[in-house]
Amino acid sequence: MAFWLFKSEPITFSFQHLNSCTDKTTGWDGVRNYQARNRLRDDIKVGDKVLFYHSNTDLPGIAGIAEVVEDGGPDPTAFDRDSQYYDPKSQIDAPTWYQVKIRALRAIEPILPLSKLRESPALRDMELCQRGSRLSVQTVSTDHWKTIMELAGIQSNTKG
DNA sequence: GCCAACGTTGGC
DNA sequence: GCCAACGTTGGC
Repeated sequence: MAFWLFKSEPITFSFQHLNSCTDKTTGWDGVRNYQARNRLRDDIKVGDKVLFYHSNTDLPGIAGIAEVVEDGGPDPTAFDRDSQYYDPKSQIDAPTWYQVKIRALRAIEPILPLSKLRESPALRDMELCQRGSRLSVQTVSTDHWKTIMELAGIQSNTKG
């Protein structure tokens, strides 16, 4: 079981959007970066836990916790001519882009802001806290996860 | 709005 | 394969 951090712009898709999906579940589609793609395709597995991060907004930070409910598979939006994520290079029998499916577990309210994460010495080497950290699918160590659960006031085990 | 950091593109 | 130009990300 591993931990991850997924970024999303809340104006596009917030944790509250995820919570209102059927079964609180959605395909994490639209990722168009090869390093992130590799993680979705190869590394992220059912049962892994995800920090849902709001980026490019007034108060960037961690807005909720989700779990992976389906391993990596083809991203259907890449095949959809009407989607903004359509990519004609991606073939059904040789997909370029992948998604996993996640389900919301619980919101973090109020949001745990990036500024608070930066104040924590234990999180200094977290990927999110590095300069120029733009990857939308990031790794989270067990220690960083525990620290974040404490900062969020959540009982620290893996139940969410 | 600014701008640093990073990824992608494309000429050569 | 190099690398300059360009586009995007995303905090501030």
